[in-house]
Amino acid sequence: MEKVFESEGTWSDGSMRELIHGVLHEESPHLFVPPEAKEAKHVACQKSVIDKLISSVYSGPTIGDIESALSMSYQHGPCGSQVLFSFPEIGSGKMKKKYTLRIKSRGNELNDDGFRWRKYGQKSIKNNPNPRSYYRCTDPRCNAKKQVERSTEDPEMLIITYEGLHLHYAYSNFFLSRSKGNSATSLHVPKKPKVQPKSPDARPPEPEASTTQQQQQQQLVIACEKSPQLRLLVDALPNPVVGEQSIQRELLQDNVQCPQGLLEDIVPLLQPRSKNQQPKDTAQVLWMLEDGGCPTSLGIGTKREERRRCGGW
DNA sequence: CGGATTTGACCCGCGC
DNA sequence: GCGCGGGTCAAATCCG
Repeated sequence: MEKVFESEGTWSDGSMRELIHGVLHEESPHLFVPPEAKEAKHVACQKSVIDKLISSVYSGPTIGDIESALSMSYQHGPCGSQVLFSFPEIGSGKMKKKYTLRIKSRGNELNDDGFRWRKYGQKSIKNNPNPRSYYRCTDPRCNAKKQVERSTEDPEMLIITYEGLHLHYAYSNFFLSRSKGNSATSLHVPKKPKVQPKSPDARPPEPEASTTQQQQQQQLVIACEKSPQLRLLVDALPNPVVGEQSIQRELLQDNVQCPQGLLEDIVPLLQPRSKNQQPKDTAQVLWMLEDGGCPTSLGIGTKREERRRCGGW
């Protein structure tokens, strides 16, 4: 099944404006594939189109915005990886920008952008008969919000305004067998396999990951259980199945080999500053590592919301 | 029963 | 300071 859509994305300050037409495929609900890319033979062409589309539906700043707001480097040392963060003053400026998408969908609502949202309010807006709905990312660590309203001119047109940044990946990025529909905050800890009752029509077992890969994932799960901060980082990382240079794998190795190493060292940087030092919108965690340069998810937390969140860090 | 949604009340920023 | 409009809260309600 396909849903035809067109979207127009705009930063609140007008710094970017794109008009995109495409088709949403049910098989890959988080990936928008325009008709031309569907037919394209050239991967590069397809990738650029997809990148463009992803950037158009991505609920956050562009990589340029991120880079300008976040000074970060990723280095390799004898003891493993180093991730250096610095925290700019985020309370004012770019990180507060909103991104507005205008999506015309011939299907029903095109609300699946790869993240899970919880509606927390609805308000009728002046000069608009259609109410505006307010959504917040279901991830308690995440500060991403969005507003959805129907256009006054075209009832089929959805105006979606994204604000804030995700502190995690979209649910289309699974890691460690994250189950579909489950909270992306939870690492899936593999349980002991059930003894399957033999039946004539029993399917052959699913292909398993290599032993090394399984061991690494197990180790990472254990390490994540010991260190919530590591888990947070891992959660925020891209899918590890990107090759031997997987950052997650490197993090894993580093953490295993150097349990008191840098990941633990950077944790204080990721914790909120003291109340006196904290600007209104202090970044709690900013993370941007993506294979291929696609923007990924960042998070911002306000003091108020920080108070509301359970336990915090 | 727990999580999601609804909805009226409240808060806050902004313009006058 | 006041009123208006947008955004958020939280209790009630719904729903699987």
